[in-house]
Amino acid sequence: MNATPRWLDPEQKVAWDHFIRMQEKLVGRLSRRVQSDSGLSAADYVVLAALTESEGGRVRFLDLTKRVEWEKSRMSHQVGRMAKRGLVAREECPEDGRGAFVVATPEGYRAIEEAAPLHVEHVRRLFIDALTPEELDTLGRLSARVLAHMEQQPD
Amino acid sequence: MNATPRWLDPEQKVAWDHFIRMQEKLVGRLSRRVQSDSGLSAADYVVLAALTESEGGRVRFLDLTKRVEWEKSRMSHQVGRMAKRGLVAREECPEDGRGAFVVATPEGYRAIEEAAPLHVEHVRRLFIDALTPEELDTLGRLSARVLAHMEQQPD
DNA sequence: CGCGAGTGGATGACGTGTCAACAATGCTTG
DNA sequence: CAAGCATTGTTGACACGTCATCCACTCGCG
Repeated sequence: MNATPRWLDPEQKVAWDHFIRMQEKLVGRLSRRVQSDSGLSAADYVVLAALTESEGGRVRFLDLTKRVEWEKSRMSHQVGRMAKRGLVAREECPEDGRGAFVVATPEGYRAIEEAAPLHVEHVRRLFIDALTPEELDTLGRLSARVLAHMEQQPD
Repeated sequence: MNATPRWLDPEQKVAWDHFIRMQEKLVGRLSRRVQSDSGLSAADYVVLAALTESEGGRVRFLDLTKRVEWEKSRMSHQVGRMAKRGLVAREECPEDGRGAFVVATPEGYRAIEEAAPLHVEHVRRLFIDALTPEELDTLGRLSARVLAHMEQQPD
């Protein structure tokens, strides 16, 4: 169909494998942890964190999706489920008839205030503590580089 | 409930944020890409890759789960879905009445042989090309370090 | 031999993510 | 003011992952 593919050379493949496996295991463990510690899913945690970091725990729906870089449909489903459990509520927006606010309820605040310290502990234990401060800094900087690269790449 | 939490200091938080956002965006883009390029999900891809790298495209079920580090239930569901689409087949195991083999069908081979070069291209384009070879090597090495650290950590 | 423990794997329920389509409102222009 | 077009958000269908549970089979031991 097209030119012969350029496979990764061995060093590249090793680096890619390590990165992918690390990332998967880390994220997997963290989300199972936050779930069993607090009953919040990783998604719940992200949404509540974004809400409670904002004035009044109240954010316009689309702003929320941008803040966490989610698609609106994903957010809509998530907010729906969280509303059903009483963690957040939807409110109408006076100045735009289509619009909506999402608000963290007292339940929501309670839940994330309980979950956050545990979450930080696990991040520390599984990730931060694995590296020296310089290594951590390096990893952060390389991540930022990849991020920037992706942003100016189609797709 | 317990001692005051030790939050991440600013450098740590920045590094963590960059890493998490990068990883999420990268994995998200890659899996949407492989999906739209080839009709295979990321999960399909992983399973087919593991199968077709093995003698005869045939692997014992539990071996397969170990090779890709998945839980058996996840694999069972995945194999079920893939079997329904004709990408793999289940075969009984003569020497263990409980056992099962998973086999890549010709369809399965066709699918991954079509998908693989495109997948590699995207990995290259989004990730490898963002870094110099030394940086890539560093990132790989740091990932391996975190991985090793997690493995000797509870949970 | 028979019985209980462990192993290999499947299943159902449920929360999650994506895609495509839709509804409702706002905006802009003739 | 009316006709479109863009924006804001929801919905339904479906694939995916996890947890708990279950079943069939094997193996070891009395």
